[in-house]
Amino acid sequence: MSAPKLLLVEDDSSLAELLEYRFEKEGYEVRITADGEEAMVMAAEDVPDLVILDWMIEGISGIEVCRRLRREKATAHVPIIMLTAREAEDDRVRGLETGADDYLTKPFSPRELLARVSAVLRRVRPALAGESIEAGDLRLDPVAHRLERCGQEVQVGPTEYRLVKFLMEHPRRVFSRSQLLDAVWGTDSEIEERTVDVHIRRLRKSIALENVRDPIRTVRSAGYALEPV
Amino acid sequence: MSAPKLLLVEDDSSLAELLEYRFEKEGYEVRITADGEEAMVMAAEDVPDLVILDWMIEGISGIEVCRRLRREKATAHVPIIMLTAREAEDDRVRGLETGADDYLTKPFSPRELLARVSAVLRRVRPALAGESIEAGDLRLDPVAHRLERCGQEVQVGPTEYRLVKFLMEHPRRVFSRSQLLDAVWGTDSEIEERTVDVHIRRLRKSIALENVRDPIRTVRSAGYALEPV
DNA sequence: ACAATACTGTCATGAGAATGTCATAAGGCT
DNA sequence: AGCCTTATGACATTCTCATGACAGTATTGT
Repeated sequence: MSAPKLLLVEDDSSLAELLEYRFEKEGYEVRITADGEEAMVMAAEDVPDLVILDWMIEGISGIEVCRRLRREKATAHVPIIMLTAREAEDDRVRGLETGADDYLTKPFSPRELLARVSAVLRRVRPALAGESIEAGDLRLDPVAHRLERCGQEVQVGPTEYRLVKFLMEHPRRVFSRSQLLDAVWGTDSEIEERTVDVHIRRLRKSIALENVRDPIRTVRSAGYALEPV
Repeated sequence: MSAPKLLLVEDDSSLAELLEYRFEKEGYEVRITADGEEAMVMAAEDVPDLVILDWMIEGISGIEVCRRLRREKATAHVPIIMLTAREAEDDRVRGLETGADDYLTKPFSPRELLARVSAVLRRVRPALAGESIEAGDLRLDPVAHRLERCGQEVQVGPTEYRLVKFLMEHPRRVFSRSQLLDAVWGTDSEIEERTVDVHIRRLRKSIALENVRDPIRTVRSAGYALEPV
């Protein structure tokens, strides 16, 4: 199971290094920047699984980064944990209202941050924490690399596996073909958008059962979504 | 739009009443109990959208309630926010590790709790947290790409979808056909203005229901507007 | 190392849905 | 009434998606 990707936006370099060390030890993949603008670029290039964002950073402010991340379609749903030196409740509330998912006041212990990161990830992407995910009558066990439909194991190819995993992690949401290419094939893939159709079909075929309706919804001129029953 | 259902487990009755008042004012549906066992029963009877759980309550402890909620299939994925008087980091970490989604230390302001509740719900049930657009008995969920009338899903084509979305984003305002062409078809479209009429008709037909009046108002020699009921 | 097998990406084709336009009917307004 | 605007049904065209085939590439097992 691929390591959860964190993006740490923090301009206190000693803190950043400490956190990098701790998180990498826990099996996370960490990228660091001290600059807000650069953070946006990095997030766009390779969408992280979670962003840890210092309120006070160089360039654009943390809260502005938060807002912009929310505005971009690709990063709109990436969870964000804000860090701040301020105690003021107003700031906390404002951070949450801007779209942060959680909030930690400095000084904090790395252990608490780790716990919060893992709590947020568990909620948002259970598969990253090794938990199996369910969507309707589908169940995916990331550790065993197995997919079940109605309790029965189903064989799918590697690409179909990644595809169904991604869709199951975001049930009901419609993804365009290019979003799916980014998420499943990687940001720099130069693959025909139509190829997505083919893999969707292969996936449908693999998980098809008699008298059970197809859980994959085609949204004309928009993309595909997984609809748990 | 169904109100998000909260279950508040808190044995300080004055705090409970205060929170009930604030949450109901915000449009939540709140149920309250001071007892852990009873909380389990209430949660099983009618699964809430979110649980606010005091660490120190009568009967079984908060953390035990948390664990049991996680164990029951029906409530395993209901987000939980824990409240506690303790400052100790150990407790915070333990709470998160037990499966709480968030954690607040007393004393806290109701406003911050509101913000956190809404942050958690936003992630879990986007349609509940204002990510969907509502206009009268119409509701549009842009993430799932769905349109509902009176709670019932309605099928519309891509153009009608964009059209109704635009109208719902600006309720009551009258738009000329050329404004609608710009907004829905794009600035450089070279399409007959009369075509708008046809799509308005198709939209009306799609969202029509027995005994419910048409929410689209024709403004003679001016254009169309959406009139929420 | 080699062969058998599985997987991938692309394309051509056909079915079906959505779109834009028009002709005509219906409805308002002066 | 007479003029003007909108509603409606039909229709040809254009788009979009589903599907099967295929050649090239990985992967697997021996």
